[in-house]
Amino acid sequence: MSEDLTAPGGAPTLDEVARLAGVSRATASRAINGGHRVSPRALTAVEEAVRTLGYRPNPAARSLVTRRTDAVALVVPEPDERVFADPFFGHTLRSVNRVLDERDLQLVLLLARPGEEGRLLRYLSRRNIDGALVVSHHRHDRLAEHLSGLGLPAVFVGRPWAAVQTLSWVDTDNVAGGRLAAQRLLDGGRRRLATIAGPADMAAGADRLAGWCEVVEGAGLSASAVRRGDFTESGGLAAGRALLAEHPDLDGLFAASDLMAAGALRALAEAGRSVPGDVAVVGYDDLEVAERTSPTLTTVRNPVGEMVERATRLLLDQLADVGEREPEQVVFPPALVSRDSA
Amino acid sequence: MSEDLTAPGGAPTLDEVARLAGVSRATASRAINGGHRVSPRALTAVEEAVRTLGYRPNPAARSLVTRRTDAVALVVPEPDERVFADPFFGHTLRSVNRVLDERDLQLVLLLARPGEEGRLLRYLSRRNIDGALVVSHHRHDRLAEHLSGLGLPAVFVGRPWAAVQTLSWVDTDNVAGGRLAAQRLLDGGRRRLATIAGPADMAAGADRLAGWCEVVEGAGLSASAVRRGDFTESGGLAAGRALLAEHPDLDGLFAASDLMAAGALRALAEAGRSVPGDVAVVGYDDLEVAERTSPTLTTVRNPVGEMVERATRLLLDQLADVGEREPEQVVFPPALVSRDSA
DNA sequence: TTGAAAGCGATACCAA
DNA sequence: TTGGTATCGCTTTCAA
Repeated sequence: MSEDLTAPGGAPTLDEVARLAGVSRATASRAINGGHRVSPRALTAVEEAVRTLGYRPNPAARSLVTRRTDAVALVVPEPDERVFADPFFGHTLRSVNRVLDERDLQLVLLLARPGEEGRLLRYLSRRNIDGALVVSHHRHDRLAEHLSGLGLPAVFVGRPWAAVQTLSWVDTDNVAGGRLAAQRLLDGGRRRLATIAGPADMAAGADRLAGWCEVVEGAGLSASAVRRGDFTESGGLAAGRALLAEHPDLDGLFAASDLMAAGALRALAEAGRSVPGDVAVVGYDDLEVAERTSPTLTTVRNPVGEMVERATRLLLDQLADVGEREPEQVVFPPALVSRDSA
Repeated sequence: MSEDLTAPGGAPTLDEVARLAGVSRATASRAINGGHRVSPRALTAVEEAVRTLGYRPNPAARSLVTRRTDAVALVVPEPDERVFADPFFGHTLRSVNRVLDERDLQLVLLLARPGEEGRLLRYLSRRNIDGALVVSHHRHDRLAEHLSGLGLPAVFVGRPWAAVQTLSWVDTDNVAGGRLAAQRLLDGGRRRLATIAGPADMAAGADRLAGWCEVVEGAGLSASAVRRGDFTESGGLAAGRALLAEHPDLDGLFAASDLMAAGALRALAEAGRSVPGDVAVVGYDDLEVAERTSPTLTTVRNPVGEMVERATRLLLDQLADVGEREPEQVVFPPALVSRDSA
């Protein structure tokens, strides 16, 4: 009776590969993981066996001994409509995925409903993943503190509020971006300025506003015309209406996201204001929407794709030499993109 | 010397829990997994030990023996801008997540670039996940065939092209939806009808068009004014322009998605047509965008949230009694939502 | 370069 | 109800 090399039921195991290749399990394992310290002869035999059997290592078994999972989490602390409707999120997803694909890592999506961070942290601490990428971080979610406490490799996209030195993060210089927007309006001769700022509990919201105020006040003008938006179009619409009601004479408007700027454009249109004739408008992000508004948006470019890709690579670096690595912070410069609205 | 109950380095293991609780590993395991066949006394002791140690089972070890991973994949065969920009996707993500959260399952996002389905299938076949949810399925991606071959529990959102009987899926009756749209325009007295259809290689695109043609031709009118769009706003804009050029006298337009309808509205505005005065417009989906266009969109409701939630529960049912379950197909009825555009 | 053997941390069978 | 033990499939010393 000839030995049956294929398991009756399940997927082929390393053992079967080894038997078919005529080597030991240890050698087969080495051959599969890089092929170091394996004779060419054995290597080919194993590769051949892997191919004919259609062998794939069992990830659980591997992970049990290596203590790696080859999975990375994308943590989104606030999974409401806003996040998914925002093109920012789509870009993020694509960029993360592009990098992970290169190394055959899997992307686990972790959405934490507000107030349920505990669940998220428990999950993270179980070490079900090798590392985490955090986006859309809010001031009070304590994620930064907890992650740095956990010792789990993590990279933030967008500067975290706390533990700024001990964490790795990637961001753009949002303060400089706010300055650029203000300067553009000033250069265009606008003097009655207003802004639709982002959420106060997000670094991007606070920083863009800070840069804006700095330049506006530096020019001897008032920076008191401020409304908060939530980065959505409808938020921008509402804020735009409110600002127009309070400051009917405004001639320059900065919205801290293109989506909000699009909403503001609608508010201006409703009110019969021409853009950029009556009011010049500057947005932020430079995502597709900026080219689709009418008029098209002059905006501050936020290099989302590059940022996220860089953040992901930073995370992979940390995973590669775990523990050894100092936290890194990378700041991308913003740039003004001129179109028709200002 | 007292015995050290906590491991020096890593996370606590079941062994330590058992020792602390004064029971065997087997009993501790039972206590943790449902607590059946465990005395109340032992149960409390184990629970107590788990708490003080902060014990979390090692998922890899567990998965090695149970042969479950407690993870399900969301498979998106086409991860380009379109998918992420589409609010449909955001709804899907949220709905899936809501259901998975209930059972502590994790969501693994699998994006297959066109032409790289092989990689995806290899991954799926490695059984790194317990089941798959497939959205945005295209005619030629062979996903349906392969999945049903793999024997991996899977549920499609949107009718698959092949293996319709042997797979589980959830869909709306898109043919009926197309009929509803056509009927609405006819009822409004429109006679020169055109449609912006969805991609021909997606079931939703084909079915909505089929229903449309059925009613339009049934009324003795021509259904030859058709342009294909890719479900995006810019696609709708282009298609709208083309249709207006070819059929300057059209008075009724059906777009197979709200996003395309929004694009078409822009094309109509450009051309100086009033809506619904000159041209009545009906969209499809009834996502937020339908309420944000001007005029607001009369549209066919596509219950994405319910569909996806149902699909996810179907998948969980399959996972619960694996193998035993017959494939199920669920079809939700569409409904016309009246607003201002038609 | 190779292979024997010792785990990794859980679950599940079976006898007690 | 309990605990001993085999087992899951792989990686990784350690000798040879």
